Amino acid sequence: MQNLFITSSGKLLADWEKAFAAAQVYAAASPEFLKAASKAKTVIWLHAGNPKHDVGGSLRQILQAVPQARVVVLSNMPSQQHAFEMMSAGASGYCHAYSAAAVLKEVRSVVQHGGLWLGRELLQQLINVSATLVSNQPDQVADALDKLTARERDVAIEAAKGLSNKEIARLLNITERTVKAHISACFERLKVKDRLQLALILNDKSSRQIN
Amino acid sequence: MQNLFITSSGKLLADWEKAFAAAQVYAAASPEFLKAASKAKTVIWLHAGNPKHDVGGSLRQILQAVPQARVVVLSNMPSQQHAFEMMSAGASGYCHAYSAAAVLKEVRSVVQHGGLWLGRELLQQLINVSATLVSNQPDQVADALDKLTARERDVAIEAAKGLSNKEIARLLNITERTVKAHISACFERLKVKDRLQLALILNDKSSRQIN
DNA sequence: ATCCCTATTGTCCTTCAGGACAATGTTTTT
DNA sequence: AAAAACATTGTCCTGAAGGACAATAGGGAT
Repeated sequence: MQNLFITSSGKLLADWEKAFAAAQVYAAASPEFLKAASKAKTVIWLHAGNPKHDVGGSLRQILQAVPQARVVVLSNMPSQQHAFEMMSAGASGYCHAYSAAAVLKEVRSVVQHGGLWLGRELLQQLINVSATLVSNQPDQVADALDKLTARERDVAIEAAKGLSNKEIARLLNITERTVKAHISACFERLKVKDRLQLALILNDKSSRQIN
Repeated sequence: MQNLFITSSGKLLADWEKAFAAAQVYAAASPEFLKAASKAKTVIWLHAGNPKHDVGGSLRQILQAVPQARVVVLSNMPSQQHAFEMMSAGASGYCHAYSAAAVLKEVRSVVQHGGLWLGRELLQQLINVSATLVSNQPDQVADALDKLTARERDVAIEAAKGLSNKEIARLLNITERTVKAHISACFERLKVKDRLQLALILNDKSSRQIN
């Protein structure tokens, strides 16, 4: 059971070293590295630090040489799109390069047992976005609105346009407190956490993903 | 550090007991259970065995009483949609009720440290679905992003996904104050009044108008 | 060398969002 | 008739958003 790091600097970050004191470091996926990588129960940590570095290329090279390799991509600037590119390409994990040692140990534990790892925030984003996508309803907006009472619908539509609670109260001739009550009810019914997500759903934008 | 199970049968499955020998079992989210659940570092295992059982209701009840509770849903018949419902509703984990003891220990380890857990197959499905969502940005979005500096773009994209300033600060390794500065700059450049309108633009939803 | 832009950060402040707990009255459903 | 759902509203509270005023430092353009 060993940990191999690939980072262009050839040096381990403090938390990497703290997590895996006996880890080996390589500057590239050299033949020497690939030989070491082919040993059983090896976790490979692939540093995506330099934006010009073709991490995807390195990942493919590693997986071609060692198909069952467990590769965790460590990104200096994690993004949802990059995470999916890496995971789709066969990485077993994706997390922040500056993750604490305890987190890295957790990641190692999960992936060496065959699991997949995404950081909490990326996973939460994925869950938030996908929760509305899994439904097979053709018209998501209509379906969402159907879940609301008439008054909730009125309030939700105005909120989705960007109006404040005060503005909606004036428009609908009710108090701000009533607006808040309906808004909160909409959050519960549509399973969204705030008015921004509500707005995205009702403007039919949650189906398109930002990278 | 304790493990509490809620299962209508009142009995632990073999692997549950094997994983957590000292676990306590409850047939429902009784006041007695809620008192035990409020202790620090408790992991709650909520069995979704009986299809008629309102697991979502139990989950909400638990989280209402103990907001920081770590709840893992154990489903006899896991499904993608149910997984997202549960995770969106605030569960920290979702896995098969018949998972091996070693897996359950892994789950416990991840969630008690604040992480989220989805089983490998569900996660893989999620990754597969989401990877297809990555697409070329519509022109309007590209135009808007072109008006921003690189850092503003980074911040704007995360804000448009619904992240809070604090979350963006953690993600990009900058302070919340810096995030606010970039956000405000984005508002000025794109001539929007708040992050909701920013989100609509960057999710390409402002082109479709609610009437 | 100087200026401008960008990035980052601090302190302080007001307003708003969202939620908790509570309540009354009307309409619809059982 | 009774129960449930819906609509409305109040008081109180915390946390977040957004902005004002201020500052330093690095890099690129002039």
